[in-house]
Amino acid sequence: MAIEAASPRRLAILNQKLSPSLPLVAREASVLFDLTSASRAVRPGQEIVSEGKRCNSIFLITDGIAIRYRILRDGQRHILNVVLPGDFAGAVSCRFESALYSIKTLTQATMSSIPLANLIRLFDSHPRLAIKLFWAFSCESTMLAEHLIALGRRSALERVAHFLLELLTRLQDLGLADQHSFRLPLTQEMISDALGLSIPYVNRVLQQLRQDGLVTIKDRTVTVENIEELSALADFEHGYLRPLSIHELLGESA
Amino acid sequence: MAIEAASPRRLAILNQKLSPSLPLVAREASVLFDLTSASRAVRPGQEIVSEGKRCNSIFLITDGIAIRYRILRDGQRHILNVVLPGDFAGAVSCRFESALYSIKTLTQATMSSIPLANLIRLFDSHPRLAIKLFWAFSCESTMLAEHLIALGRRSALERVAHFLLELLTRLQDLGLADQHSFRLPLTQEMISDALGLSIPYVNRVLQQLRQDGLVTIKDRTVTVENIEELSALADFEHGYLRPLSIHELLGESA
DNA sequence: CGGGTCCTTGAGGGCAATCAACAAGTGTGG
DNA sequence: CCACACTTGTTGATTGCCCTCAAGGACCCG
Repeated sequence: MAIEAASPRRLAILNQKLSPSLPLVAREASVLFDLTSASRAVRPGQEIVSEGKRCNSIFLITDGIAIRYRILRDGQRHILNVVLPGDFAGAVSCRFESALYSIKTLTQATMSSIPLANLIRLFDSHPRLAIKLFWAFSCESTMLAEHLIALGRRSALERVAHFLLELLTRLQDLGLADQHSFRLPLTQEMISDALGLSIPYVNRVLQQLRQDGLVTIKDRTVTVENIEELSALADFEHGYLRPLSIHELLGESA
Repeated sequence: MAIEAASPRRLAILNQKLSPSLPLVAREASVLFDLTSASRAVRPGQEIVSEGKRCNSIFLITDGIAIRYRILRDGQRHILNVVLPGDFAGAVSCRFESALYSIKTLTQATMSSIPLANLIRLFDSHPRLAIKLFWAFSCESTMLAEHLIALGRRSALERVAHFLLELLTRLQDLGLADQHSFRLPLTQEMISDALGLSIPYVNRVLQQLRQDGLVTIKDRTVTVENIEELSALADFEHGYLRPLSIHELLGESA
């Protein structure tokens, strides 16, 4: 299968992801695609990276949704984050003897793998592009930190509200959600595994959010009826999802 | 104050930090130091980065301990991580309009600031060094992820055990702890703020760990009496703190 | 000695887990 | 077409982990 060097679809996703901070030059995008082996389609529910196995590549997801998680010794699952189109998955896993976490698709997905060696070579050949990737990774770190604060210091109600608002905002930034709603195969079990809650309690929290006219989930579609009020409830600020562009960053010193 | 380009102390710390994955060539180290403004001493309890304020530099801590945290609207504090010598602090904060988190020293500390513009320039001038920094940052991301799992799915007892073991291991890797103990101004309030627990409960958990002959904290010194048993209790694997070296990573493909 | 920080202890309560069913929807094969 | 298994959602009763509130003790330092 030939590499579709810079198909409109894939370029669009990448730019939507990176552009808030750093618009890709067209040539850079094609360089990035040259790094990848051919993209492949993946069925829903398939494991891309498996905890405990060696992993030599990172994966660029251009379409579809995945989760990154760990199964604990007692069988419990903890979901670290939701992987959306434009995200690089497995960057951390490939640094270790064996992958620390597993990654699994939730939907039909398209992804290309970037061998680690190619990624490293990129730093030599295209340093400006490397900066952009560097920044994209650090954004994931911020989301983990916010997630951490939610689990450490917020109630179940606040956590669920925060989680849904973060998903809504991220999907909106990708052009994959409209003003108030998004469509995802989001089970209550997933929410509970991401937020450290039990399934029955997530169910009750969602009922309360529905009763209060804040959120409804129906047919795999999450609708945030009242973003203002829900954000206030969750203490949600979308700032952490919107880093400055490189020009703004250097504006004062360059 | 002149820049002490590559004093033995600072070079040693940096190498100890980066070397597990990527030993610094001597010239690279001096390049890194050239990026920094003069190092300065900081008193205990001083805020290096303040949430809500603009931040144009990242900080390399060469001596001393700090914490990165957020104060929530209700006054609660959540500690995201403990910053040890060799860590780069504030890398995430400087990407945003205003810093998302605060960083404060716990002890007397020495740190140099690296203006963001210099860091970015580094990608052009010394790509190999940029890779090493990139890797160092991704390691922090892993620690956040493990922290997240602990808060999401583990009991108070397991969390405290895990937290102390992580600190012990990190300090050992820096040569700042001996086989079973380390010295830190670690209050029970800090532990509670890092793990999402209340102070009284942390107190009770520590008592139980002491009664079980696993951990004692006395005079700011934490002693892990039985590492094996404590690790089993916490389900602690130090693997996530020990990434592969670049040679091991490329061994199969280069 | 007074004030501050930190540690400790007790009583009581609430948030969320656990356990156990059952309902509802979905896909499969007989 | 229906029986069946399976997943997902829902509800109730009970339990418990951990919080909150409150007070007191230990220690350090000005």
